Amino acid sequence: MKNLLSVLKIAVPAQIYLKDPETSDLGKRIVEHSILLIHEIGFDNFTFKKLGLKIGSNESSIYRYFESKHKLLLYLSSWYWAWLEYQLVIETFSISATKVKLEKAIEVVTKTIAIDSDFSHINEVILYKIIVNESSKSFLTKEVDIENKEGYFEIYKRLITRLEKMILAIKPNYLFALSLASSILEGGLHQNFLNEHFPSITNCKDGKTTTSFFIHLVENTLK
Amino acid sequence: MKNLLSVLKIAVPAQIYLKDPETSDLGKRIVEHSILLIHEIGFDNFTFKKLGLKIGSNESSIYRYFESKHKLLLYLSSWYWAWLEYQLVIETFSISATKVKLEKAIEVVTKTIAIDSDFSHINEVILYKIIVNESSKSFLTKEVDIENKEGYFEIYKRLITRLEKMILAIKPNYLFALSLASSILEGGLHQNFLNEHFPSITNCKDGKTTTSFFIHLVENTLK
DNA sequence: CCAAAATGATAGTATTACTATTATATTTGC
DNA sequence: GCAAATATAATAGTAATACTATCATTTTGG
Repeated sequence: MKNLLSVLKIAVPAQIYLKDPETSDLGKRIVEHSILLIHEIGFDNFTFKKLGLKIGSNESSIYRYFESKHKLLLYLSSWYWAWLEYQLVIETFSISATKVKLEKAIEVVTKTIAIDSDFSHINEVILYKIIVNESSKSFLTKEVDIENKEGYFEIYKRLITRLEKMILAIKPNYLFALSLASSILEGGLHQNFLNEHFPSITNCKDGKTTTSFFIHLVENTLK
Repeated sequence: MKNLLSVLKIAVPAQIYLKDPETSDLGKRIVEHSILLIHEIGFDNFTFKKLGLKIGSNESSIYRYFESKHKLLLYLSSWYWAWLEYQLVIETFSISATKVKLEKAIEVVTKTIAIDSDFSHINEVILYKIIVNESSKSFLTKEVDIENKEGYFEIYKRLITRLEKMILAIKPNYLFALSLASSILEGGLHQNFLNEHFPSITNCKDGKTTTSFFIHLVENTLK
């Protein structure tokens, strides 16, 4: 996996950025340290000025890569979904038994990311925490419909349709495959959010994982 | 229901406001029109200055009721959860069959609110839209743990434990009753959000309701 | 090595999210 | 019915935000 990613590049929709941050040292530092800084102070308190200070660069230079901090969040989200899609494909590709395949898929998309694959400047463990705590803000805006039309959420939607296909492979006449898929993905994030901030309203803790909750849920639903 | 609510008052944790908006005409207008304005321009673009303009009052007067617009969102969210809890209790109270009871509960918490009960200045149809589109922002903050300790989310958590009890009444040894309850509540909002903004990744549309998706899901899970 | 591209420095703007102060209404308690 | 208390309004002010614009300097690729 590590080897393969060293020749592949995570592709984020080009409309999201002004200049591809992967094409320069500064760009990579922007992305790398934005993840650390957002994790540290939260997206709402994060500014390009503070980031510039942190990386010894200038606010105006960061604006050459991203139009706004909102676009940067869209970038980080898309990057994560693309990375996750890659994990999903790799890990399930060779599995032919539909049930085992879906189980593996659920595991990939609902588990807490705890190991940084270390193939790039991006720390996936910290990025995952941002996804859990902040990513909803990328679509909870008044501009969501315009941005959706412009293709900013393509990877996310593709991920869900991949899950959908695996669900339908098990039960072709199930009427809610898309809803189940989106529930697994967002619900997985949400249970991990609850585990961190509202442990009194989740059971996904103390050895009982979010993954096992969803595997049980889906298995029974598709029976 | 209408009759009962005319003698009852929806109780929101007092820490959320500086002065109870229910105790004055201005307070009620603040709440009433904040709902309309947030719906109109979105929470991110909403300011007390704009609200003041809309209700012919002054920014500084609004600050006497709410410390910040974030607190106002917490107020609106709590109000909604309290209202929903009331609906839940009323509608399920007299049902003794555990399965029917839970089915009714799922219906109450996942259905799209389309009728304003009209017992107060609060328009529940519009408020529901705000809950779907904005309420996550009330807990997706760096201050969530502090605010949770201060009791700002009590009603929300109580709602979930009510659902949990109904789940356990059907299957006492089910290990994920809290997670299932929180998934129904948040998942219900999310499916309705998708229906509005990302219809390509949900099946909860065209006559197939969010409620029927969750009833089927839960029934199979607890079988 | 020169031109073009990238980055940095500085300044400026409208808006936001408030706080503080003072003035004016309105209510109420005696 | 009037003074005192309370509520509301008006105005001003502040630090920070989320940018844009301009110009200077550095880096780099042919």
